[in-house]
Amino acid sequence: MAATCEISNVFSNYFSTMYSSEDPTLASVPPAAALGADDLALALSSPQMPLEGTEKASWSGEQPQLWSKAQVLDWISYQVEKHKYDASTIDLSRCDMDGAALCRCAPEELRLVFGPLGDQLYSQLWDLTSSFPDELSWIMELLEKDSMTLQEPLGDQGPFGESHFLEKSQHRLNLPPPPEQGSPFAQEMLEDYRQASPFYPGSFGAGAPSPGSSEVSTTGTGTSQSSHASDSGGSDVDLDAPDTKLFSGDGLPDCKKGDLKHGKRKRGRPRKLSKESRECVESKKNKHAPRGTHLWEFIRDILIHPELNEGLMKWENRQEGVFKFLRSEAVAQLWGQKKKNSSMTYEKLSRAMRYYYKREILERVDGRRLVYKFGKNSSGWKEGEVAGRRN
DNA sequence: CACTTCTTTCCTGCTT
DNA sequence: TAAGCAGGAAAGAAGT
Repeated sequence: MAATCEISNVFSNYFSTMYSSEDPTLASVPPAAALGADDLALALSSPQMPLEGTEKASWSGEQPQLWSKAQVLDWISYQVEKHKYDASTIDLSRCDMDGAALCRCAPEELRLVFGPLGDQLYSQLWDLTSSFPDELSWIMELLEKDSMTLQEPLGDQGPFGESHFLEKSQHRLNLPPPPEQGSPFAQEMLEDYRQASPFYPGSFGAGAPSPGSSEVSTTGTGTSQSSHASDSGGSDVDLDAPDTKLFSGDGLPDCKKGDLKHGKRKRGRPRKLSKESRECVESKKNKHAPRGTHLWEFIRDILIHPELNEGLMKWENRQEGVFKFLRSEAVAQLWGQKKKNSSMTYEKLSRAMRYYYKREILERVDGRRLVYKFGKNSSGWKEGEVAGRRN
């Protein structure tokens, strides 16, 4: 049970932070043009000061790991200017890297390229990466690495005591943290999570759905928790509450189960929000939020961390990729949280799973309830592959 | 903007 | 009888 709560919290945290609001103004920043190596010197010699005034840098608001070369350059330029560093001492030929490459740099490497500025860069980079939630796999990997600390009693702080969470963030560069304290962004993430997660202690009252119970809210109940789980895409968590509340009156044009004036409801997915509402919401969000993991990847990621998913799913035959849902509704709820859909149920999730048969991502396992098998078009679940992914 | 992909939602009928 | 499965149909959301 404890382990089950933990995994739920882990996922909740991930899901909540993954979609945590980002500064919408960032989206308006024009993408940095692709720069060639020849442009490096120019860029460094005439750096912009992106954080002045209302202007935002091309790199701000994006995960450092996802920065393009140009964004990396922008960021370096900014740091050079900020620290009044003599750019002429920088080995420009070694600045030609994207965010992922930058993040892989050890402090020594940065020092080698940027001299004394390297430490500053490393520190700043760490702060930036700490502020962004990443993919499930990342969290899961970290959790696995830190499984010893995860197995500690939850205590009063919950599964992610703040310091613990921040410690995990520090691993993102596979490097030790800089001497300073944790990122303030991470603190915000934690706050978001606290307010948002139904699994976070205290977030919900006595009626909070326990991941250990099957008392999960579904479409039909219509009496979901504190937030109005208004629609298929309604915000189960409260991250978007200020937005959705704006439209709680008449902004939800479509019907749900209870809205059957003439007997049967129309087929298909109900409309989420009116166009106006959606535009209003989108104006507050990133225009192109990443699509994120697919359902089968989500399932796979739970499965490949057996020590963490205890109670949710289990392998029936790891070699053949056969697995079973142990607490189907809890998994569905987690999936729903990831998709910000409080009305997700196992029934719906399983429909999506069945579509994978056609694409051979899953294979049928006849005669066994809640049992599925990975197909030839799935990947990343075999022991060899998992080991590879972790190295 | 049309198209595609990946779901999401609902449904009917069947099986366990 | 309930829960789960199978798969059609239609639609939403986001990417191309």
